[in-house]
Amino acid sequence: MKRTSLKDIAERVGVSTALVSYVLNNKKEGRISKSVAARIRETAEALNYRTNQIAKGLKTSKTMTIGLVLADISNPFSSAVARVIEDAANELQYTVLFGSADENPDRFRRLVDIFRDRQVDGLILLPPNGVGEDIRRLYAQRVPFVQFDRYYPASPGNVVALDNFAAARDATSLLLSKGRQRIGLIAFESQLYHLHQRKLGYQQAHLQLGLTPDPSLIAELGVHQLERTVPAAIDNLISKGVDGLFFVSNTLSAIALRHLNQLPIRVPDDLSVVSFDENELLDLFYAPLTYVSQPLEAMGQKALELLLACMENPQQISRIHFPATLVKRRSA
Amino acid sequence: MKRTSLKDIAERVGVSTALVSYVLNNKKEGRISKSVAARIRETAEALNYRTNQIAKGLKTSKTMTIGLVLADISNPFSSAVARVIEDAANELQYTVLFGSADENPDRFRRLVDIFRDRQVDGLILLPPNGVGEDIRRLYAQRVPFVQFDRYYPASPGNVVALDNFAAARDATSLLLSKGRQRIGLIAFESQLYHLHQRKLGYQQAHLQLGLTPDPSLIAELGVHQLERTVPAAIDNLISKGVDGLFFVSNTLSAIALRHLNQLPIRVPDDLSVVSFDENELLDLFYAPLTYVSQPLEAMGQKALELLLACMENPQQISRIHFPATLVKRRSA
DNA sequence: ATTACTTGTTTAAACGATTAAACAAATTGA
DNA sequence: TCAATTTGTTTAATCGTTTAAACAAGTAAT
Repeated sequence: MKRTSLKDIAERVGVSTALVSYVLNNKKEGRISKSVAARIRETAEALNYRTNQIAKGLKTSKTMTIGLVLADISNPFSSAVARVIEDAANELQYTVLFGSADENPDRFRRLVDIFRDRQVDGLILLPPNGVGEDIRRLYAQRVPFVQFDRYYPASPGNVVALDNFAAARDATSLLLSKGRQRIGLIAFESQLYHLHQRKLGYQQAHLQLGLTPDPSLIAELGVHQLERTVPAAIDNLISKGVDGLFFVSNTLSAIALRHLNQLPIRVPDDLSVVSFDENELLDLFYAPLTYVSQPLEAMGQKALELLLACMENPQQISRIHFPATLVKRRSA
Repeated sequence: MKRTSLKDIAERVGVSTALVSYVLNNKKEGRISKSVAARIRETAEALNYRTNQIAKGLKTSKTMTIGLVLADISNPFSSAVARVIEDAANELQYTVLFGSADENPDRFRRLVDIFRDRQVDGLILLPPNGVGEDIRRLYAQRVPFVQFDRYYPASPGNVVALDNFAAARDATSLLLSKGRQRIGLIAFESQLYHLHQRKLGYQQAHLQLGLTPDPSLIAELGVHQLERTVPAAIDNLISKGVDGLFFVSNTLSAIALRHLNQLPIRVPDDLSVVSFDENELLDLFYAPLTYVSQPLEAMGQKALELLLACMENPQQISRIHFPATLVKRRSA
């Protein structure tokens, strides 16, 4: 069954499509006769008219669609992001196209292209490693976009992210304040700026107490085979006598908890633990984990806000950093 | 910067847009002169041409987009579904529009309308309670769609789902085969067919051993305030002397595990436990949970396959039920 | 040499909307 | 009464593609 178009309504009522369009969009407010307007609205209702957004988009070059490129949808953090972005977008009558780059630069580029081919009005990006040049190009081409959670500081463009440095510093400080002396850091060898900031925060926490962080207590893992490398790193750090551990992501802590669960070592008595980001898992661990929490809803709304501003005026860009909250529970 | 259009290329090369379109779509294979075709391709490349899918979609009424309405994106099961659908769709050059109905029929209807306004080529739906009539209407209107995971058996249309009856029956049978006599069922009071099937499967497992399931061991909870009602239901069942528990969803078991974790009762010695669907949580519990696993990738691919078939020919519909796998671990 | 294909390309309508500009009729003002 | 204005509506171009049909020029066949 073909959908009804403006033309169908126009024919039925005996007017031009222009008039129908004006009525249905509440344009030319004062000038249209009440009676015709009413008849148009009635038949639109009767024929169950809904505007064809594709046609409208072609004419107006506004598709009311935004593209969301997630880093890796299998990470629960991604679905949390998806949810807040979708909510914020719907609020503003936008629909979200989405895809997951799976931390792969080629997939990232492909998704961005696909979304642009579909004329999205803007993009929200969680870019993987190695796409700094692409971000720069997007900016040069005046494509409205916002980097979310992670970003390339050397490339221009809007950013909504956590203050990762402060968050990591505070998390580490908490461990230090509990009298922990040798704090292991489980991090990624990734070049991503936000992850780097977390390492720096960890170091800063030591420095500001006049301590020198021991580099041998920092494990930097590749993204692959974490199931194997995380437990190994933990064992190694424990053999070096750590009394605290800080995980820079929920992926790491999820695997870590499974391992710690089987170890004779006791949390928090023998070992204090702090993690980044939420995860149901953290609750179930025998010592509910202390973690760094991100104000995601606020961040999502802000991202949409910046995106809309940037659609209006591509020059105007900002970088917003939100403060994290340290949720203190039993593990530290 | 305006994107380059067919017209730009046509002007540059000095031919009509029609010819450019033919070349770029590899139509009229034999008839176009090699040299012109080459020049067109070169300039397309040089000008970085990418086809405007909105315009193409308007003309061809194929947008190469499918709409995915999730039940509730905050459930990890939803993100797993999102992932497999996105993968299957990308494989076939489709892009996925998505939204979460949050188990709310109005939101569901709104999302379906929005997607249809955007002329999606088809829909994949995880419908909430109370939209059977809407499903029926979609079918009557020849909108291509596939119900995924959950469905309305009384409404016509494609279905890709688990064989929930058999899965629940087998899970319960496992508990019975371990000598458990009083098996509690933690379920939803939902009218959703797939959840109902799980209850029936639980009963069937008893019946086929000549046992009569005790109705007082079945807890049917409302979807809200599970954080409160699940622990209460567990306490109640334990007071009734259950020695086995079957949770019909991962949401239930996640909350349950947190509670069981604090109880003096030991799993599996005092209580055997089986859950539906995967969840990292299930691994971390001191007795890794035995659970019902769905072949999601295969299901996602099948869903896309049915959807495409149904776009070709809206009459042709099928209902496919996949068998579950019971992953046996320590909890039962 | 005329007809009949082939080959290579263009014309023009269409998809379903939007919107500036034109138009006709009714109303107002002087 | 006639010009000026207001009111209500239509015309027609446009967005960027696709595609059937028309066309012109060249080649082959009779």
